[in-house]
Formats: sequence, C-alpha cells, structure tokens
Amino acid sequence: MKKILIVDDEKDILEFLSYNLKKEGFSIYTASDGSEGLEKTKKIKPDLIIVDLMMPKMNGIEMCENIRNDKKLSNVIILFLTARSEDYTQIAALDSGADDFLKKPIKPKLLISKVKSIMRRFSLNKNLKNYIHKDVELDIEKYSVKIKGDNIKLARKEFDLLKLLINQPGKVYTREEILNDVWGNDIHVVDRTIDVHINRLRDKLGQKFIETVKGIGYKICE
Amino acid sequence: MKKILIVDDEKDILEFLSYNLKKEGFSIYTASDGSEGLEKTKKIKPDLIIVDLMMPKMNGIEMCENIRNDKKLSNVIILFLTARSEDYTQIAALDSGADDFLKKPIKPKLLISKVKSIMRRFSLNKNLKNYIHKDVELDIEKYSVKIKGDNIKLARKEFDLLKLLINQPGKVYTREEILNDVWGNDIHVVDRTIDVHINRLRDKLGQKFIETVKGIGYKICE
DNA sequence: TTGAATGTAAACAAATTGTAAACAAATTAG
DNA sequence: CTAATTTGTTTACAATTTGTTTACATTCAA
Repeated sequence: MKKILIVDDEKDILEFLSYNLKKEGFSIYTASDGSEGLEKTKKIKPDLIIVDLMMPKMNGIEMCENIRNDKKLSNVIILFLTARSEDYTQIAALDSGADDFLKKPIKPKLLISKVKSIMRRFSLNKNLKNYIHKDVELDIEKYSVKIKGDNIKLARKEFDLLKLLINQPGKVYTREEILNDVWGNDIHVVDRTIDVHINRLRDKLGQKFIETVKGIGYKICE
Repeated sequence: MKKILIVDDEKDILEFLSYNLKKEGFSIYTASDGSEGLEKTKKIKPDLIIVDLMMPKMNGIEMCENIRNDKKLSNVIILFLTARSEDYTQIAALDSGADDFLKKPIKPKLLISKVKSIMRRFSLNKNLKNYIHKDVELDIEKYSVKIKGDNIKLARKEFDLLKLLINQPGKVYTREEILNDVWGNDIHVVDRTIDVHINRLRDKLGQKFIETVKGIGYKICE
C-alpha cells in the first residue's frame, strides 16, 4: 500500500487531507513541522510527501533540501502546498523532476486526482528503489547488491530477505513476519529455513550486519 | 521522423490539425473514434497522440486507459483536446494518463509550440534511435547491429529482444516484461522461448554481454 | 548450570536455466 | 507458385543453482 506523509502546521488542513486520502486507500502519516517531517520521512519511507511551504521551525523548502541531500531518501516524490503563486519560483529552484505543487484552497477531487496521477506516472517511469545502509547498497531494479561498491551475488531468497530487513534497519523482524513477507501466506516452510538464509547472508555481507534478537527474530544493525 | 496520431470525430478539426502539423514536418495519422485510434496506435506506434475528449463509440478517456494498460504502448505521450475547462473533465483525463491539455478553440501557433515542447521534453529520455553499449551498437532505423564496428545479422525477434534489454543496461527484465514488450499482450508463447533467443543472442554477441539473474530474468551487463 | 534458541555444515530436493534438436511457420529465391 | 531457406517455437534432458530439511554444535539467558 502506498504511504503518504502530510506535513502541515495547520491542523485543519492535516485532517482535511488525511480524510480525503484515506478514503482512497492510502496509508496516511502526518507531521506538523519540517523537522518532524524529516524525522518521519526517514522512519516511514513514504512514497509521497505532501508539504506546506510556510511552516514554523524548519520550513518546507528546508525540509526538502534535507531530503534531497539524503541519498537514501532521494526517490521520494514531493508535492507542495502553496497559497501564493510566487512560491512557485522557490519550488522551481529545487532540482527534482518528480515534484509538483497544489494551490490552496485545495479541492478534494483535484487533490486526489493529482496524487493518483503522480503515483501512476512515477511507478510507470521508474520503480527505482534503492536502499543504502552502511556499506550495503541494494538496487531493486538491477537486482544487485553492492558492498563497499563491489557487486556481490545473492540468490533470490537471500535478496528478498535482505530487501525486507533493510527496509527499516534497527527494526526487529519476527520469524513470522519474515515468513509472511518473503515466503507468503500459503507457502509453508520450517522456520529454521530462515536461519539458514540469514547465515548465508552473513557469510556474504559480513557477520556484523545482521543481528540476532534471541527469542524474537533478526534485525539489521543501525 | 516523429509520428503523430490525431483522433477526432470532427473532420474539420482533423484536417486543421493535420495541415498545421504536417507543415512542421511531422508524420500525421488520423482516426475518427477511440477504437480506431487504439487500433492505429498499436499498428503505427506513434510518438504522440492527440485525442478529442468527446467522441462517439469509445471515447478519448477510455482509449487512453486502454493504452495505459498496454505495457507495450504505455510510453506514448497523450495530448487531450477539450472544449470544456471544468475540473471534472480534467480530473478524469489526468487519471487516465493524459500528459497535457489543449483547449478548444485551438490556435495554430499554440498547438505547434506545445507539440514541439512536448516532443522535446520526452525525446530526451525516449525515442533514441541508436543504442551503444560496450562493443555493441544498435541502429533502430537501419535494423542493424554492429559489434566492434562489424555488422552482424540478427533475426527480428533477436533484434527486438536486444533492443529492449539495451534500453537500460543493468536493469533486470523479467520474463513477463520481455513477453509483454517483445511479443505483446495477446500473443502467447512459452516463456522458455525467451531463453532460446537469449542463447542465440549470446552466440552472436558473446557470452558475457547478457547476464542471467536466476529466478528473475535477464539483463545486459553494465 | 541447564535448556531452549540459534549457528552451521551437509545432504537432499526442487527449481531454474543452457542447449541441442525437431518441428512449424514465415520469408525469400527461383 | 513451389522449393529452399531462414526464423520462430517447443520440447527434452543435462547441468547447475537454489531452497529446504536435518542433525549436531554452540551460545545465551534464566
């Protein structure tokens, strides 16, 4: 499911947007200023960020610059909310092809259509998703994994497993979660199978990259 | 030469657009309703489609959705003609994947500048007629392939397959993607057929040019 | 210290791909 | 138009890789 993060200091707008987008089946997360927005972006890894330009503390532009400078987050699409048309020049200053903007007052239908069209076009053009954590770099499109810039070869299950874990480094994934995500609901394998794949991943990525949380599952070290 | 397909039920407009765009050196094809438009799109593979929103039989939006759902055609640019400027119309069109709008009545100068600018915008990424990667050089128009400057002969399917893969060296193409793109949605062949063609390509291009990603598909080595 | 959980190597099973060959379909030459 | 040639597809089987289980060793926390 597509995740959308909405960043606005006006509670009304936050609720208004949440309500309308939830109805369309998106997962909605919210933040009320730029620094919280940046924080949540890192944690949640949304597909789209809707951000108000005028906010206290860290403003929208600042937040976006931060996001753009973070290689790990650079794939996210940003949609700006703006009341004034001259704000557009500021947006234009940001170099990112996927970005777009919406003028206030926001019309629900236009909002939803714009969001959907952005999502569609984005997923048509490039489903580029890269994950970088420490020395490990994972490219979904190329099905390749680099460690310190050198390509290594992973089998499919190893790749899928790593892809899941690297989604949220630090988060512990239970064996059940792993089975559900990597193998699927219907396929049944003994859960020790996971351990074997983790073991093989460790051989390839180094022993310290994946940590065991005894009694629970596995996580990638932060 | 850039191919433009114009779809409109009003003969006047069809002629008007044809005349103005031909003058600019585009190859013009026409259709008078959505279903004819879809048919011709498949046959001609235009670079741009200009389509009227209100048409009998299959309307513009329907046609657009059909095109967007066909992976083989999904790269085409669509420009909508609309008499009405209400949000409603625009929304539906955006959702179905239109790339831009043109309001009636159409001013020739605006039309031409818009078409040209769209072409420029999109021809940056696509419609490259030549692909060169490593020692392999592929000329779409001439249907020829050179390796280290020497011409080699590829059968059509081999050529189409190579053309797809060389589009994005490094990207893994799944068998499904390959079937969709090289064979099309409607033609059904066993997916091992792909392997045979890959094998033949390897014989001609060298064993190291195409890499197998086991469990996923094939890619051209970067 | 002890028992459950995990690490790990090895054996085995399953899936995937390479490849040659046979055949069918399409194209070209005569 | 027919035969020859080229191209496309399927199939079978071998080789290889990947996935799973098992058994035993080791570790860790209670």
